[in-house]
Amino acid sequence: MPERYFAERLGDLIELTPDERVAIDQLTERERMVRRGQILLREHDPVTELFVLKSGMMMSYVLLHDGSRQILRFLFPGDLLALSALPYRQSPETLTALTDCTVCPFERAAFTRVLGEHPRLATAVIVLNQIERVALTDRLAGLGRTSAKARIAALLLEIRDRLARTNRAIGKTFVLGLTQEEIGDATGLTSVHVNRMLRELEDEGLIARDGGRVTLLDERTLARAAHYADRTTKRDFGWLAADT
Amino acid sequence: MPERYFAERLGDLIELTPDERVAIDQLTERERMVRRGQILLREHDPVTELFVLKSGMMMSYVLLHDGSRQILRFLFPGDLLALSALPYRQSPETLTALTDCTVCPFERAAFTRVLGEHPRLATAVIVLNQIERVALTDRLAGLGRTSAKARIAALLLEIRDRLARTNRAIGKTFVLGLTQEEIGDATGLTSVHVNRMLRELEDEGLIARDGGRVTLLDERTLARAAHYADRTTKRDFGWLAADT
DNA sequence: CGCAAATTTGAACGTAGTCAACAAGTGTGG
DNA sequence: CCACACTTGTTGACTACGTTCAAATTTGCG
Repeated sequence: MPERYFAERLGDLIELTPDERVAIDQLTERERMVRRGQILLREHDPVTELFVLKSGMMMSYVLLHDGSRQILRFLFPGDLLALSALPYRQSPETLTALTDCTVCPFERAAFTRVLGEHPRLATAVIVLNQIERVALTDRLAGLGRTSAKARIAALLLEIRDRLARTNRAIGKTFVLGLTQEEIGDATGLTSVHVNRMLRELEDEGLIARDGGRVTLLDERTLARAAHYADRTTKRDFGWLAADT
Repeated sequence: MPERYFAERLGDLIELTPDERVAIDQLTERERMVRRGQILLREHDPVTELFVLKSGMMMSYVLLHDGSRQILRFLFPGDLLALSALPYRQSPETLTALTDCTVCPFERAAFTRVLGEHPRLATAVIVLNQIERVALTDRLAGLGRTSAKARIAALLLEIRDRLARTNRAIGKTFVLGLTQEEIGDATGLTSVHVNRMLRELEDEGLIARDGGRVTLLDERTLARAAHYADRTTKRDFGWLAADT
């Protein structure tokens, strides 16, 4: 029951009024299952629906002309899906389920109507967008300026941190839920090289692996290797709430 | 006078009412010069002010621990600056002027107040965020999955297109206004390799260079080499306005 | 004009990619 | 319940794209 989805995410930013709470609940009242491996939305498909991810893990990616894939983002409960479809006729990216998922679909017009009626929610969505934007620029800097090993270390830390946000049981050990090819498509590497780097991280005693389970043995060193910039502890929404 | 700044950018999305127009004008009534090379906002500095870029060209970048730099974005008239500072105590990125610039500074609380009073503007800002987000993910895919030459071709096309949006005089020839080191910091390459790739593009007859001026001789081939995904022609805001 | 910054080129090096073969899982149908 | 097919993971040998280091040349500016 403590799946932290959209309302809870917004609730991190501002204290929701009962009215706002109701509006969000109505918006997200419908539910839909998406099976592992299933595509929720395909690149270039027309979109008029948005979603909130309620449970499970998804990813978004684009395909380049030569068939190679770049994974843009991993998605976790509470994330808004397909927002980037707002300004475009066609989706710029594909959304796929990495595990069985539940999503809450709603019309984009319903979304903008709720934002129009509840301006504080609109501001909160803008703030959430910015958090996501910074996550994207951190990855951009990683791809542009760090080594293969650093990118993989960063990915391990990022996934663990995001899993831990919805599942307090997760500590140093977790199930990645990604193939090495997917890790490569996220980090701009080949699966072969991902394999070598994972092995090196293991040989150096920074991680342990067992099937799909990963254990972070030395987070300090791992974070340094990843050039990991911790953003979560430097957030500040107090000034937003004070605005009420 | 036809500097297309913030109000005009929003005006692309929705027909602004006189009220909305006044609110934006009041928000951006102050002006400030930023000289070429000057830093408007430094990474880790506390921020309470946002800006609209009114004239000139700026860039945002982050520095990694080893001193290397990743340029995240080039900024043109009408762009909102320092928005990413909304959720954080400290700026996650540095803003620098590439040419002499004018910016309109305002308090972030004033910004959220205007959005609260004019919900349609808030929605428009969300839509602008998404356009920027897609631009970022396109660059992410470029860094992760394309060759050095492709990234440079993409950068040339992108800068030209953005310059052309505020300056109708710009066609195939334009002043890049970037050093080769800056091109490298934007594309994740070294300045040495940037130089070689520019030379190759020139030898292949795709571009011509003369001092800081670049001419695109074969845009078709260049766009193909860049894996360039044209987003501008596929935008669709009609449904937004219809909502009024 | 003179100096510092930016560009250009060459040679050697190294990180990551490619190709290939094999092993280990994983799921499916007979 | 096992056999077979298919996906995923692992390792080695070779290749290549982009980096590093260095030095010469050009450009721009005070």
